[in-house]
Amino acid sequence: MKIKYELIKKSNETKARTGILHTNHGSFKTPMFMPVGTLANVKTLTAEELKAINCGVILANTYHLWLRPGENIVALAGGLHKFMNYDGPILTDSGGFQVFSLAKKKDITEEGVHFKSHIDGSKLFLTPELSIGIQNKLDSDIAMSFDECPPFPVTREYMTDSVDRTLRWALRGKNVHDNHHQSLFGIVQGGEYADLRRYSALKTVEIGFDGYAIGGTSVGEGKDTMYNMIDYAIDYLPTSKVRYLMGVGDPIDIIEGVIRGVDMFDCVLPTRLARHGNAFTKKGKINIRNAKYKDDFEALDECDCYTCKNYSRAYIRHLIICNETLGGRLLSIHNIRFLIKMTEDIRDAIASDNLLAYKEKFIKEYKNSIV
RNA sequence: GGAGGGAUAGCGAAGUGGUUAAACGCGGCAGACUGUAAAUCUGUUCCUUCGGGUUCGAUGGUUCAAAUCCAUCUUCCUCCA
Repeated sequence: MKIKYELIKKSNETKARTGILHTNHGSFKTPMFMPVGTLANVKTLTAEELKAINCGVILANTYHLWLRPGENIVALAGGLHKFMNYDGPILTDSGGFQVFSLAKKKDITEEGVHFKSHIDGSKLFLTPELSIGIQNKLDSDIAMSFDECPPFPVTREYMTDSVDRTLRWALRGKNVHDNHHQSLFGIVQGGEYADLRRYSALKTVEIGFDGYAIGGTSVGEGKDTMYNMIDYAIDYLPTSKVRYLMGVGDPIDIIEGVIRGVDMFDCVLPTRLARHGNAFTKKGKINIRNAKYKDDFEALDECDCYTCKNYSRAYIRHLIICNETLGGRLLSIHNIRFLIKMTEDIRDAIASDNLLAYKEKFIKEYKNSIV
């Protein structure tokens, strides 16, 4: 069975909407935030802990799992869900972003991308067919098209070629996609160019996918530019399909994305910040390493997560300062829960047509407070 | 009692006449992080009214110039009695 997006309610004050995405591994409400679990694990967390956080779907990575342990091992295990002991929905990213982020020397051709392994420097060649083939074997619920994620900024000429190439790659991927219970998403590119975003959206929809992503975001373009990137494309995506903004996870960006009509987000931010000693709180992001938390025995935030119910700032600070793994774990649990809870509140706000008021209140508290 | 080796910024440790307010590491204090080559990276860490001031166990000396050379003292470590 392919996924099915069920639209529940459209906001009457913004482009936001609530919905439910039905998958073979359960349904989840949207808007939703997806924690990133690149190597078939959300760093430091177990499947049980992710469940307890109430996260609806997680993301894993094609490129990384291709290299280690290899898609055949995952297939032998019975697919990604069994391999990693996670029975909820899983989305796999195509590896397009890895070509952008870790290959300093890459050769992008019509056929695919030549680049070097980040592990041993060996020569690799990734194509749309290969990426989709790997994802078929990984057996995630949602596969992503293999796209080119250009850096920012890039000339209009380059972006024009890139958008067309990504479209051809999307079609090639769709043509070889062979997993009847895995869905496939197309990715809209086009950088900061309004007409190219529109074109990319229209053409991607023309090919036809089970859901649509907006990519090429969060590559250093700045917030306003990123919001524009959404605006330029979103109206050309069908309301009957789910929309996913790739790589975005700053709390305020999530609200701005939802207001613009986005249903799904993913980001390494909550887990990476956690391992680096930072916590999201309603009153802004805090760095738990700061000396002022030395004897602060309060919870991180007013929050229902395991961490906040059981541990103090002073204790977590101590763990982080001492480089104890538990510190990063506890902060990861909290940070993910913070974003998941945020999407729960956002859904409620959409349901009661209070999203703009929610946004105003959230931003006011988040930005203007000194914790 | 004798012989030898040390004493450098919060700690460890380079430096052995000028380019040294003094490498580097740790610790401390802050910052960054947006489809994870990130439990990583960056800045800062004697005082300052930012002009400068005071440092390398202590005191005295040699020199234009000393953490660096000399003398004495204090103190620590190792070995021999």
